[in-house]
Amino acid sequence: MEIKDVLKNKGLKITKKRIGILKVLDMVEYPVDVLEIKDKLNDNDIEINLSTVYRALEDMAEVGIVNRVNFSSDTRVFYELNRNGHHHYLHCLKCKALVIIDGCPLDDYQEDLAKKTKYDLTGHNLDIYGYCPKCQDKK
Amino acid sequence: MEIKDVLKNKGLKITKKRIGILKVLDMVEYPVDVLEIKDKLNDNDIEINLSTVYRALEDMAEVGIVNRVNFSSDTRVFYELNRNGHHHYLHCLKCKALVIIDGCPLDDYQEDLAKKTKYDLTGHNLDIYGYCPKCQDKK
DNA sequence: ATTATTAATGCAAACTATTTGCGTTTGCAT
DNA sequence: ATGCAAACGCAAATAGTTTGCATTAATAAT
Repeated sequence: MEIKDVLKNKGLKITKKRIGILKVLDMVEYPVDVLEIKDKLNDNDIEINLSTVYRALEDMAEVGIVNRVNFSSDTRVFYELNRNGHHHYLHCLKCKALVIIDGCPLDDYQEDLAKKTKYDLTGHNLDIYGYCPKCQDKK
Repeated sequence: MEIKDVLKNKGLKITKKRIGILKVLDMVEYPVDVLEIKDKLNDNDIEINLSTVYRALEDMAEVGIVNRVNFSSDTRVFYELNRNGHHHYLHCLKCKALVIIDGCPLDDYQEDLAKKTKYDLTGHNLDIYGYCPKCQDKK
């Protein structure tokens, strides 16, 4: 089973809760917030405490199994599985619909910037927002 | 006095507190968080309640006098004066130093994306992070 | 397989940033 | 000068997240 290997390779213990969290993230294709993960696990009869979800995600983010995702219009932290291939999202300010933008427009730019500024740039966060076709009228 | 005109033009009442907030934002060249604004006003003998700062900034952001700025590594909301010319920041994860990046690498990109996706894109939030030259060793 | 060690978890409480309701004050049009 | 709506202060509420500590479970060593 490969989910277990991912954890083991990173030196994290294999627990039902962590496997559950990773399965949730694997099933949905969009970034999920902490409470939603807990609820989805509860729905599948896996009891888990909120702080456990927080801690597990933080630990797994630290070793690169999952990614934190921020949206400027939302104070919550979201997580997604770190599938290879970095990308960003487009989100609708009204209905919250998300669209994955494939390919990152900033890869080369960030490299140039690192050279120019002498910064060691480790990443960036981009989120583009507006109104989806359906919500454009009813603003 | 032009600060007053800015408020008046947007239909907001001219108050000492709002003028004070705008002066603080005008003096510093980087985005400031709400508590820091309150403290800076207090230092200048302007007593102001935190919730007033929150409300004033929200109101002024709504009419475009100031901009909200988010950094993915910080849960607080920051504000900056809306000087014309949109830009982004580079920030150091260790010492929190900020560098303004002039020119936005996404202007054309966002427009293309809007056409492709039929979204009405109203803006984006970009923040690039890493370690400044001084902090690179002592990670 | 059993045991010892250490990480993971649950629970309650703390914390940080922000928002809200409401009574009072102030700016500004008349 | 007066009246009305907007702005403000204060206290309490809320949302999201973090922490301390006792208990439980996973893994390594025996």
